[in-house]
Parts: sequence; C-alpha cells; structure tokens
Amino acid sequence: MEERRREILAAAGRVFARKGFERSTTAEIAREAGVAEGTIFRYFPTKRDLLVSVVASLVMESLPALLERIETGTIEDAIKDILRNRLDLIKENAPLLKLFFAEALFREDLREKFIEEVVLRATARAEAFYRQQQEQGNLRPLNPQIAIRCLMGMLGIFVIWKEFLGGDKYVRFDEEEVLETITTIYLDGVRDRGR
Amino acid sequence: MEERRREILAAAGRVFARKGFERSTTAEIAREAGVAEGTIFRYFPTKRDLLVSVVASLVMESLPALLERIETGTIEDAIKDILRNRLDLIKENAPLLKLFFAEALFREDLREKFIEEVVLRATARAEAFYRQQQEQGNLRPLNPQIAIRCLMGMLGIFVIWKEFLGGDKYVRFDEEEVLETITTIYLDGVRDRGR
DNA sequence: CTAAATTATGAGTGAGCACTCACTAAAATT
DNA sequence: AATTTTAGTGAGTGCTCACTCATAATTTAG
Repeated sequence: MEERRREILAAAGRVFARKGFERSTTAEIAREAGVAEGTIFRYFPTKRDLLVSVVASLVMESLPALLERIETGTIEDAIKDILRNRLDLIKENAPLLKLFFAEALFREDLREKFIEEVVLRATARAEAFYRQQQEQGNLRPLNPQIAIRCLMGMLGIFVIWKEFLGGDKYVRFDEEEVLETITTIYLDGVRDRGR
Repeated sequence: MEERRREILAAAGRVFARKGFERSTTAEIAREAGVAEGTIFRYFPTKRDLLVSVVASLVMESLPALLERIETGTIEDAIKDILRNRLDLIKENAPLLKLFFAEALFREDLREKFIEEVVLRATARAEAFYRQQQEQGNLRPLNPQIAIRCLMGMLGIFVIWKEFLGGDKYVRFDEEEVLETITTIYLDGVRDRGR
C-alpha cells in the first residue's frame, strides 16, 4: 500500500533529523513507523535509498513554494516579504534541511542533486529579480550572483544559528528585528552618513 | 613519544576531513599514520577522543589568530582586511572546519564547546569593534550582535559554497570581487541613490 | 468458504568495525 | 650483560546493524 510507504518515509525523516543518517538504525525507524524492520525493505531496497527518497520528497514538495511569490511594491517590502516567506518555509523543514545539509557535506551525489535542483534554480530566480530591479535603476550595478548570495548569507547565518546549532540557548534574536536589520543593511549599509 | 601522538592526530584529521567521522575507520587512520591499529589506542582511549582532540588542537591553534589583528585606517580597509585574514585562516583549516561543522550539527557536546570557545568569543570581539566604531559616529546605531552576524553570514556563505560544498564546479567567484562587493554592500547597501 | 496472491513479520545472518590483549622490539636502568 | 620498563603490534573478539528469508497474517479472487 502507498500509505505505508509514506508512513515509513515520514518516520525515517523524523529519525534521521533527530540523529543524523549514520546514527539512525533501521530498527528505530521501524519502531517509529510502527512496522517490522523487514517491512522497510519491501518498500526501500537500502537504507541509503530511504535517505534519498526522504530528501527527494522534501525537495519536490518545497521547491515550488521556494520559487514563487516575488512580490511587488517597494523594494523594502519585496525583500522583507521574500525573507519572511523563505524563513517560514525553512523553519517548517528545518530538521530535514539540517540532515540534508549535514549529509551533503560528505556525499557528492546528494550534494549534486541538491545544488542542481534547489540552489541553482533558486539563485537563478533571485538573480533575475535583482537584474530586473537593476534595470529599473533601483539597485546598484553589482554582480547579481554575488549580491544575491550576500542576502542569502545574511539570512542563512541566522537560520543556521537558530535552527541548526540551537544557538537560542546562547543568544536569542527577535525575528522582526533581524529581518528589519538585514533589510536595512542590505539596502543602505551600515555606514553612518550623518543624519 | 609525543611525536607519535601528533602524527596520529594529523592522520586522523586528514581521514576525518576526507570521509567524515562515522565513515572513517580506525584501521584507515592507522594506515594513514603508518602505525598499527592498536597503537592508536595507546594514545587515545576511543575514536571519539580522537575527534575531540583533533578539534581541540584546531581550536587552540587557530583561535588566537582569529581574535587578533583588528586593523586601523578607514573602515573599508579595516573590514576588507578582517575579511581577508579570516578567509585565509578559514581556507587553511577548511577540511577540519567542515568536519567539525558536520559533527556539531548532531552532537550537543561538540557544539557547545565550539560555540562557547570560538563563536561567542569571536563575535564578542567583533561586536566590540562595531560598538567602538558606532561611538565614533562611523557606523549606524544598529544592534551590533545582528550587524556583525550579517557580515559573517555574507562571508560565510561564500566559504560554505566553495570550501564545504565544492560549488566552484557550478559557479566560480573571483575572490577579490567578492570581498569588494561584500564590503560595498555592507557599508553602503545595494540601493541605487542615483549618482 | 477456500485457494491463491499479496503484504507483513522478526529471528537470524554475515560483514564491518572499535577496541583488547598476549606478545615482541626497543630503550632505559642496573 | 642482564633485567626491567616502555612502546608498538596485529590477530582476535564481541557487538552493532543493515539486510534476508522462511513463515504468518491479511487481502483478493473464484
């Protein structure tokens, strides 16, 4: 049944997200899914396939949302809106993204899949947005590939800090203030030009 | 002999950096170090201790360099100089940092050590720099904790892209242009105010 | 209701691997 | 030169864990 497949996939996702791939055992995944260990292997030939399927389903479900919704309005609003949307999306899938990220660091094949199907497509979309705004004279003529990554990096570090490293225990940030500050810095920089 | 200890540590670092912790075997580390497998355990009680020691030695050796050298001169130069120095330092230790990062994602104890001994100290130093410049009226009155992390994030994403994910295969960036653009954006933003 | 087909089970298997230990080689001490 | 101490070895051990397979339960077909 297709239902079982999804249950197993979901359980695997939870366990992987909790412990990472290597430290997760198929026994625990089976327990979490409420099936026998053997059942897993009726649906997925190897543990590795389980990982790839988990990741694939995440990508397939989240990517469309990641690529849509470029708002109009002032650039401030557009950027803040983009950041907010992406942040929500990331937060929803944080455990799995973390898993994926961790695995991608040492697994060429997973990494390629991720970079090609998510990163490159998302950045291309964002770069197009930058170029478009550039032509309208709203943004400075910087290299869009670099400029876009800078914005992603600013957002990314707070995601990594909070969602991946549990940094809240050490320093907790107010989300609105962060988004506000990122937008401010990205658009106008930190230099004080006098009032 | 103390020499052996360092050889084993170095070999372990190389193997861990290549494969990640779980996928590295003590047999391979022994081969890489040119010693018998049993010898490893005369110096390090467990494989885990090996990891912790590798990480500790990295931290101990790199941290001082990470914290010194806040230059004077214009803010542009100071920031560019800081970015350049940190980038060199990171690039030198990239494989081990990657390993550490990957492990930290799923290991509370390692993570705590890293955050407390490296991240918090480094950010505190940088925040102090920001505050100082703020008081001199050079930088806008933004939350220094956030502002500093934004700069780190901008730099960080390029490091992750190139050193951790091997993104050069897809998009390669000119280092100088990246540093230049980061500095520009960080100081003055991307908004076009007309010439 | 029975037979066949499908799906689920979990004890069992074998491979991999961290770690041990009985032994050897070398160095230090007498 | 003899003896003790220290350093190094690698085959062996026991445990973990992904994966198998003979059997059982459930569903479907006749």
